[in-house]
Amino acid sequence: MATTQKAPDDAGVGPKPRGSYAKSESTRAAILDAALEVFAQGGYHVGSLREIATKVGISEAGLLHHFTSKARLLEAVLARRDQLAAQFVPPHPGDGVRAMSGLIELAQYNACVPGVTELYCMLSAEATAPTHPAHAYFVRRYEQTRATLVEAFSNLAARGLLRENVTPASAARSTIAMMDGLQVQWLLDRSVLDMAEELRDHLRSVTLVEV
Amino acid sequence: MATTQKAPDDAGVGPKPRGSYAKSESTRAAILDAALEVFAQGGYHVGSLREIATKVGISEAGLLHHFTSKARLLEAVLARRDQLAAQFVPPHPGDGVRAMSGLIELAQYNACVPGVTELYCMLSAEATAPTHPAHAYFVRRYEQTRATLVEAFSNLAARGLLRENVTPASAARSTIAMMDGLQVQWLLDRSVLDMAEELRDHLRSVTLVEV
DNA sequence: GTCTATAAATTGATAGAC
DNA sequence: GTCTATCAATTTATAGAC
Repeated sequence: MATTQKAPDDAGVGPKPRGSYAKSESTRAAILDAALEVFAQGGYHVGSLREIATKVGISEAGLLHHFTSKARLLEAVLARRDQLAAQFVPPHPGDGVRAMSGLIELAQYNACVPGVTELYCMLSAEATAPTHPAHAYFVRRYEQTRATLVEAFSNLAARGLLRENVTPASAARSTIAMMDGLQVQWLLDRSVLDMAEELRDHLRSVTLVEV
Repeated sequence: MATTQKAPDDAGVGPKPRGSYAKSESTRAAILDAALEVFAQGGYHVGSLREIATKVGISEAGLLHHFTSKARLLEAVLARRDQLAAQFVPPHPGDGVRAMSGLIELAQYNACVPGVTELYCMLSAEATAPTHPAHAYFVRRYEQTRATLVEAFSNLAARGLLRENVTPASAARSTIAMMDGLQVQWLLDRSVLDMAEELRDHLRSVTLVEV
């Protein structure tokens, strides 16, 4: 966050950003916020640029000045959120136990931001279609997530903390599936289950870690 | 299937259906087939009546003669598939072990009809939005499915076939979540996992049944 | 950087002839 | 039951003024 404006050919010593840069950056941020909110309810195809622009308080043309197309806007929304997710479970978790805690914290966080959770749940289903603008992104993202979790569970395996008949690969697949599936049920009826609690149960059935 | 035409005020003795009825019925079936296919790729909102009508070989107006609106058409598609799903796991499974086998068979069947699987995966995510025409349907459907599985797992519990720290309710929730989540990963990359095999693993980690 | 105006396409649905 | 013709609304995106 903060002032992340990029001053070209300026080694970061410029004390005051040129007005236009600062304005542009804050507008972009506002657009991303609104886009996330709009895409989250109804999905990518239903959410319209008009709705997003209105929410920000600018025109559609004004919006498209910052993001050249709707698909690009979606990409930006997704990329921005990935940054945040990595704070819970880093791409290369050295400590498997710590990674388990991170997963639970992520589930707890997701329950606090239903909008983001809805966005991802809906988009990962939409993006199942090969023609969807975010298809490649989600295929890659799931590969990466699986790789990250395989690393975490491998660490546990090396410490004898994986239950028998459970491999790092199978644990990674099933854990991701569980998180995704819990979201659907939770989004349809939030009183029916506690995502973090349910994930904890799953991790206990797969590992010997006290989560 | 077969000739299910309803003959009003006719106690079912009419041996031959009036031509118009038979035609209407077969057209409806063709529309439902096409609709499932179209909705399956891209979801409900992206699929258009035009595309469905073209696939059937009739005009949009002709299509809307049979289903008065797009939302009604979707309802019909969903209702028709539920009939089929009940053949794998009946609403009131007396035998819990048999229900487990039914679940695995259902997963195997799903892998054989990717179109239907895509449809449900995408729609259950879309329908998360309260404004979606199928929202109420999916809320109800998940309630019913959970109730059915609670019955099945309760039967297992009574026979001492549930692992410790597993309740019928928690097993029902986690099993549904696992099936849903596996579908997402499988649809994004079908070589990455075997849904039935993965489900089998899960059921083994929850019950003592040889599945 | 933001606007107005507009293009160009697609959508779900209706009216009325046959 | 099916068609043609048409409507009214929305959509993303562009052009060009300020």
